[in-house]
Amino acid sequence: MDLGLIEKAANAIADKHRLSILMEIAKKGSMACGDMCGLCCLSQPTISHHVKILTDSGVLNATKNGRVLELTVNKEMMKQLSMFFLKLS
Amino acid sequence: MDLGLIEKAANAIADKHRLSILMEIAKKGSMACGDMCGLCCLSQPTISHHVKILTDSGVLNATKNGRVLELTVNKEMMKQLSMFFLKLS
DNA sequence: TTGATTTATTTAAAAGTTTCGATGTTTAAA
DNA sequence: TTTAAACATCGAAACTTTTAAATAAATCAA
Repeated sequence: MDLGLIEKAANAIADKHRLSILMEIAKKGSMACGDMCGLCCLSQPTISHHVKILTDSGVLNATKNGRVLELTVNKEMMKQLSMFFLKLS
Repeated sequence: MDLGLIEKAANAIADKHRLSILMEIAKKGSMACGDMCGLCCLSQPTISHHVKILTDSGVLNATKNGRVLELTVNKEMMKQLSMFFLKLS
């Protein structure tokens, strides 16, 4: 178990805006970056910054379709996190 | 599921010193605050500060025996975190 | 009671994060 | 080939976190 991975993922989730981005994408299955402006009341550069933290940490997967960045939950990472906390419980 | 709880717990874990405090307590079962000075290369006030974040967030349980603060992992919280990520996976 | 031990608090500096406006880049559409 | 749309980057301000020295508070032991 790589603790650096856990630390980075925890950091990505440890922010109310990023956590609500994650939850919204989990609910919808997938989401474009641009669809989040309404969600958070944050500017486009700020959302871009938060999305980068979420993708860099491995919490979200991103694929670019033309101009649009499509985001999904990285379920493999969610499994790893679930396992990590299960072992501590 | 209370997202505020998840956010605070994630924040507590999103620091390498606090994460290694958590792991050490998980390994040993329980630990006094003072036994961590060797672990982290941090000063006593800094450790006290980190331990407070871990206990306030519900990640660790604390009980005071005389002068000594005994710390254990809050397994109920670990279960909740595990469940949270399981649902996202 | 005095002295030592353990943890908490205060204060302040340094480092890091969040935010947005302005601007850049890439891609698609007209 | 312009124009528009989607996202990224830069730069700077505001805010938060991390850290340790100094000090306080509480408890134990002699």
